[in-house]
Amino acid sequence: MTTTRVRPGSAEIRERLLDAGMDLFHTQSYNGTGVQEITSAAGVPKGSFYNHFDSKQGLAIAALERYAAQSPLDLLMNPDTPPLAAVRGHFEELGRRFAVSGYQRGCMMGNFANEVADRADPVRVLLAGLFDAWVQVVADVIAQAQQGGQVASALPAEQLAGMIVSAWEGSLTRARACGDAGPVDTFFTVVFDQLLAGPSD
Amino acid sequence: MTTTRVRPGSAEIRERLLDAGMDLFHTQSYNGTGVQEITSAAGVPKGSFYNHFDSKQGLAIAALERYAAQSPLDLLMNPDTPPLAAVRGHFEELGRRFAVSGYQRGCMMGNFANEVADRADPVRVLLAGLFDAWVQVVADVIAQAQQGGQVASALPAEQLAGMIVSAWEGSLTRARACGDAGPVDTFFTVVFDQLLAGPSD
Amino acid sequence: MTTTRVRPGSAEIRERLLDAGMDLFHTQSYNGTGVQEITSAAGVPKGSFYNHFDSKQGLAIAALERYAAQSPLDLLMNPDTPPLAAVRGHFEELGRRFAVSGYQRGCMMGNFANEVADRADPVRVLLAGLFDAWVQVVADVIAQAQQGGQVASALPAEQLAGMIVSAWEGSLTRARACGDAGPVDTFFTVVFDQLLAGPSD
Amino acid sequence: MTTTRVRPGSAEIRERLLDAGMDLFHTQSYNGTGVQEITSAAGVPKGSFYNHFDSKQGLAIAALERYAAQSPLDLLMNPDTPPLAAVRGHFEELGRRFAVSGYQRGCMMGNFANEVADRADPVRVLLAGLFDAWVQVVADVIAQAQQGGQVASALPAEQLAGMIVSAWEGSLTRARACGDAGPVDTFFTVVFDQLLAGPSD
DNA sequence: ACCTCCGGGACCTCCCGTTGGT
DNA sequence: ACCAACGGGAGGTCCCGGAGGT
Repeated sequence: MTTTRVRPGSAEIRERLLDAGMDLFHTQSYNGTGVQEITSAAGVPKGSFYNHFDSKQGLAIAALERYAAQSPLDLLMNPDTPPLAAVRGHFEELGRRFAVSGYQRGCMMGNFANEVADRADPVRVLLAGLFDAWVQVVADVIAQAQQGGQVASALPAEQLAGMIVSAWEGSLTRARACGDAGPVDTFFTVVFDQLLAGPSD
Repeated sequence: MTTTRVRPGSAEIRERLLDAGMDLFHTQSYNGTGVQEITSAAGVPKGSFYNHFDSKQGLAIAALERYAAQSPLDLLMNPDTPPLAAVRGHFEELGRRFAVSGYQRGCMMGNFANEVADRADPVRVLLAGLFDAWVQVVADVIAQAQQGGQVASALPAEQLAGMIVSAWEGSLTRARACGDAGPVDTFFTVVFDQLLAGPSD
Repeated sequence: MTTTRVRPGSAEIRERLLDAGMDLFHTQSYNGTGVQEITSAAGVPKGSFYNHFDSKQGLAIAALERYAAQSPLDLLMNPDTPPLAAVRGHFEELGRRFAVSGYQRGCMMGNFANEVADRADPVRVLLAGLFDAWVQVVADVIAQAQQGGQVASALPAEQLAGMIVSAWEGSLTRARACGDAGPVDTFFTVVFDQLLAGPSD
Repeated sequence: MTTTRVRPGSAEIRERLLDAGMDLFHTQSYNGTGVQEITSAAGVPKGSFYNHFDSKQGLAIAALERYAAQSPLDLLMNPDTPPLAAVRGHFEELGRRFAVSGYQRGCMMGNFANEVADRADPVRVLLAGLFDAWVQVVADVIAQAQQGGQVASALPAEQLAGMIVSAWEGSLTRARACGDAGPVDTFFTVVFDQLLAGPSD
């Protein structure tokens, strides 16, 4: 039986570049990572980069889109999970992903947000949309929890969600700076023991 | 007789370089800013840079130290201000500083935290200390408020402070991405209406 | 039943490439124009280029041949036109073609002559022949005028023709540099009021 | 005694780059010559190029300026030479310079004029001025000859001068294409036996 | 015949840190 | 102390021609 493996080039090289780019942008930074570094991490000749992406920025956008697509939003929207458990599950899953690298990486979206100076940059536009969408999904689940009477706070769900997403971003930033899980642990404690605490707490 | 006017070089040039560096690292990013760009923004011959700083990283450390020194911690530690008002005043002053640029800048500490890959990097070490110190000061003031019975939450003050600082960082990141004050407004609402709400609320 | 419509590829694609190449080589330059630029101007997949031409140089040769073939030599050789009128008509028609672009283009032959360094280059060989042929045709018509007694000058027709063609090339070069028709106007005045002036002038 | 030779760098490297650039732009073309090629012809490290010129275009401008400055205009303006002899001397000197390379080079000004597409390009602006100035000087000398009664033609000196400069440009272009002196010889014959012929010819 | 993808090499430009004469 | 000049190396991008499956 012959293998069904496609021609080595084609989509596979693009994939390797995307993987390498995500890894490097994530660990280092956008401006701190060169195209050459990406191609050599991907084991791809440098000249091939532009067969697959328009530019380094094009790779950044693809990386960001994939990053967002890989976010465990399914845990958040699963109808079989109680709303608060869904929120906790979502962030715990995220937390696990960052823990494995010893908090050497921050959130890729946060990384990019802090590196792109030009307001009209396509990356910035994309980021704004990704953040909004994320907050919105979190807000929906929190609203369910509020309707179910599981959350004491009467603040609008959008605000609670916005605060939580911001705090998550900042926790990762701080965890990265100090190299330990402290800020992330604090995030969970404060969010679930106070912000989203139930009526009888 | 010697004139008392300082030699134009010496300390003044260093100062101009530091100002320019702070501005550019802040607005753009560390990796996205070149030494040349800094010297020419400072109106200083490019070759002079290394008379005043060991390296670009040396400037980064100096910029970060000054940034932290300029933080309105005095508003936080003023014994004449009630503790909750002090916390609010501190962050409102920070907020004003970012608002003037239309949220084109993030917190410089957050910027650096996301750009420095190497765990042993002196910048990273410095950052960890700066964040810890900040959280500690905020925690002290919150502890006072708790002792004064102005805060309902029984969570340790360190945790509340950590959450607040994280949330502040993340709010700026998100505000930068979307270009408006929304996330920062949310920060204030949630922090003061819920996290640090008084017993009768 | 087979459709009579030509396959979109084949000769038509070659034609589009040739058109685009002529336009770009003409307006920009040979070395300043990339194969990619040509294919994308032609609306043809980039990889298809080499199905139709051996190399960029191959296209250059084809473009030059077509350029020469499109020269209004018919105006020059028309037996129904008096010789001097034929010469004037020929250059006036050329002048019109350059005027429409505001003298943004030079003579393609001149362009190539100035860009090809290697003496043995096929393009150079082709150019020498094209220039010679052109001069020869002009010389023939001038010789007729001389035989008809319409030209006072006793200089050999080949020399007058060579001078005229040279002057034409140089006029276009200068018109391009200064962006107006001045040098071309001067060409007509001097050529027809002096070089090819009649006996009684 | 110690040599007065300056530090090897400084102006000397700039000079070597300028020489190499003039040679290569002249022989090949602007677009066909790379910065790398220039630095390696000059025996200068590649990274040093931008210490001496803002850009490749900056070198082009410097090269053009020097080229124009090296033109034997002194032969044209020498008050001790009869005007027609001065014109002849000027172009003969130019002719000698091109003959030594076997007409492998065209006039550098003509080269650039045919390669620069953008009308607002600083190179184009410079070229227009250089051509105008050259024509003007030639016209002045021809006017003197006309006043001295040495030229039969009553055409304005500016027109004769423009025609001559154009014809010179074109002659070099054609000489380059065919690799021999024919077009240049023709130039001299026609210009001095007819265009600038004396009254009794 | 077609054309997607390939890829070594070169494009122009700028990087950051250093050297060495003033 | 100053700073013009230095320079190896890399920045992101594009070059031209070819390989090879459809």
